[in-house]
Amino acid sequence: MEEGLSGFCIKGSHVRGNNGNNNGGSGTKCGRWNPTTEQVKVLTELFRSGLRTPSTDQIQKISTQLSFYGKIESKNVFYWFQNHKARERQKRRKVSIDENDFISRDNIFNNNNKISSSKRFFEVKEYQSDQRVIETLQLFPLNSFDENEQEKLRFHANECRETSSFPYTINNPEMDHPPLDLRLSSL
Amino acid sequence: MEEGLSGFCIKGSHVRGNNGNNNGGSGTKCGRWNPTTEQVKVLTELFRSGLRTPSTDQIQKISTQLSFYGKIESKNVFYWFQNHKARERQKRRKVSIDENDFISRDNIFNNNNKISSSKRFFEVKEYQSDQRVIETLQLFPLNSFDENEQEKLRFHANECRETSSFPYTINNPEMDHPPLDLRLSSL
DNA sequence: GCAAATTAATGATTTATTCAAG
DNA sequence: CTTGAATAAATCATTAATTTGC
Repeated sequence: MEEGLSGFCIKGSHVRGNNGNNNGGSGTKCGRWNPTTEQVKVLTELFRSGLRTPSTDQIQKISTQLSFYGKIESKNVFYWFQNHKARERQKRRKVSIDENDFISRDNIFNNNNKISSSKRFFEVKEYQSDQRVIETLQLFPLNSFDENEQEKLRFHANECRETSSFPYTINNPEMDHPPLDLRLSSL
Repeated sequence: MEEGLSGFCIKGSHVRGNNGNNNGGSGTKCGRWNPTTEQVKVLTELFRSGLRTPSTDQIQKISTQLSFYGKIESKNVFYWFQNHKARERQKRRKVSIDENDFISRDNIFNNNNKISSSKRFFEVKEYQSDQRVIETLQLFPLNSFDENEQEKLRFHANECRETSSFPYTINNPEMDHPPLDLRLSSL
């Protein structure tokens, strides 16, 4: 998919002139943006101040100002924030060994008692609210459910399947679904 | 706080149903549903497949099948979808509108901080040569172009040439410290 | 000390989502 | 149902660090 790269900068010419901290030495390698320490410093500061996804205008301004420290383009600013944001998140996930993603996703369970009208069928029997238990994280490999699990799932899905005729009952606005044949592997 | 090492289910009493499959193994938190990774995976997959508001029947089937992976009730499935749907939407909104907390602090923006950058300006992809079309997108959705396009925000445009319209050695020995004001409030 | 070789960072692209408008 | 907007995740690719043999 490199078609669009037609007019592309010829590689080579690694001038590495970028010692110290400025890049504008006029060496000008066209390879890719190489931020100066000042630029990085400012960008980092902005990020720390809360900026995450700067608007076009902001990018423009930032770029313009940072250009004082050396060559830079708006796209560089855009990419910098994208990457930085993503990598910070990634880093943080790493630290927590993650797997907490789904946990946090359901923390709000208590707050949502607004299911008032949605009482549907399952009477909320003693629903011990709160009692947030931050269990230590899983200890098994993160990707433990690649195929094995899917196999397993299929296996049991089959078992359960016959008991279900799955009548599309009312209240089914978006029933463009397979009969809940939870076998993802068959999708 | 948790750690009632001596099995402590506050209310419920059901012992962690999380059978051997996983989920912390010793979870035993009876407080609330703690989905196993397999459960989350399946639910997410269903969601991704388009399911948003499962019907009662669907919920039951899902619940039944997922119970293989651990304790789960229909209400959990119901809530999961409700929450997941809401949070996805919320996330989308958040990001779209801004996602940055700085707005709340300083909304000294010129005009719009909502545009969130429409086309993000550089999407420039030019296919040179014969049949290829030069798909140059707009560079700036908004007016403003005081300075000529020194930057122009062309994507791959920056030829390898010395694009440094900025030698850095600006004739201004005194200007060691450019008057940059990159505080968010000034963007 | 110095480059070639190797590794770690991180800039730049591509891909896959989600929601919502048409 | 289809398509557009707008990312975030995943990935690719190049540059800077560093290691290593002389």
